[in-house]
Amino acid sequence: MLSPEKQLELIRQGTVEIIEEQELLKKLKEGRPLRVKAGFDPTAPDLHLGHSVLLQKLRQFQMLGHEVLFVIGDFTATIGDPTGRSETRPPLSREEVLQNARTYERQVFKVLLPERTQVLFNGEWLSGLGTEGIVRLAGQYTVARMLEREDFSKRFHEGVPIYVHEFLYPLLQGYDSVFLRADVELGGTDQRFNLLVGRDLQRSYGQEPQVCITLPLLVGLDGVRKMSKSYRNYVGLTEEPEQMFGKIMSISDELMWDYYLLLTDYRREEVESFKRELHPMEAKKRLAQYIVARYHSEESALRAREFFERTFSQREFPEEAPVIEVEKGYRQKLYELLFELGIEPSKNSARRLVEGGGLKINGQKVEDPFREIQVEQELRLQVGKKKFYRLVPKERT
RNA sequence: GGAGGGGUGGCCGAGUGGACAAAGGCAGGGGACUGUAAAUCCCCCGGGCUCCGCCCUACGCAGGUUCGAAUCCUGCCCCCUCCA
Repeated sequence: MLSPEKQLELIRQGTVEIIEEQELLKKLKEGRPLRVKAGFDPTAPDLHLGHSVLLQKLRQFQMLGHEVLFVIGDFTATIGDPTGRSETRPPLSREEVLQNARTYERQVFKVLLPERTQVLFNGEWLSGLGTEGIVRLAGQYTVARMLEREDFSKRFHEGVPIYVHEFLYPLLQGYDSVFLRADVELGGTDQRFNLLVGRDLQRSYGQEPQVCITLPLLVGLDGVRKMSKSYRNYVGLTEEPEQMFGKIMSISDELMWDYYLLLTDYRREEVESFKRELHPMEAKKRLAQYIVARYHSEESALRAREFFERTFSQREFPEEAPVIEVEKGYRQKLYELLFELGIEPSKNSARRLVEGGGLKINGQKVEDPFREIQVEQELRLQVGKKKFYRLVPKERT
């Protein structure tokens, strides 16, 4: 095990804030595996690179010999964290939560070490709390302190309603820390308040307060908003290598450096040198390859890169394009064909696509949607910039 | 309990009797440019019809008034604000 000072140095990298660093050092000096907690809402079943920032930090703790408590907020999800989003989320059903949780587990272990991870559902202890328990819990915190939370105070002053149950969310999440006797809790910067409530509650329950560590939020592919499924600006951890690679290549050069810092283990100085010495495109390819390798394998990362270079840099038709079999001699107007084969969602959109010049057949742009096409031999379709299909005729039997 | 404001396309948001499949913005798709970058520019963006035109479905829900309604009336549902 590394020395506590050395560990602290590593942990500090890439964090926004550690509350309190001295306490963390003290805990590290005890020389035991620390209980590091992080909570996940089981609302969105797909984990993406945004979540991975947190997962990586957790993994780092594991590598340093500590234990991760991965808390799935099945109970708290039924309340819905009021953070940020102004809308109240619809409560999830029991089955949805469990199913999401299962997909979580699958994805999480692409990063975390299973032998040092406990996956826990907070419904296990929270649902047994009872009215009495909740009242007692609520008695540990004051309204004034709740209003310290930016989101609450803002709404309070603007006259936007705050529902009483919203106060319960931070309390219950904080109670998780009490119940689990967490030493450290990690979360995005948007979780700061909730983490701190956990810290305070532990104190009122006579425990040593947890250290709270906040991590930066990853900006999504659009370069503006935080990465989130609902903004459709995310890269899912389970996406195909080629797709992952392509998505990362589409981010802006500027954003690329943030990704380097948040998603790779390169150190700041190394990233700075890439910035100076590498062509931005090369740097981006390296980043994409690195990330794909992490969630798939070195080989598939390399293949994804080669695919990208062939298809987009040299504009070759990818051999591995999906094959669509049609009966030999199949004859149809172009826009009908695109619709019938499920390539476009409606005939109108197929027509627009072709009229807009978005279709190539065997490398040739075809702009007349009414043109009839007969499939006698393989046709190679390029739809838009990124979609490729091979139409393969099948002999009638 | 009282007073008032509102529900419009994936989202935000105009529109208060015909010119409305509904301004504008965002998101999305396509094209040009390129490093499939980003930025920028152009086009498209409910569905269907060979489509410079026509048809269907749409402005919370259900009816009604009108030649004609997102717009007016009635009822219902939902949301919000303020006062008490």
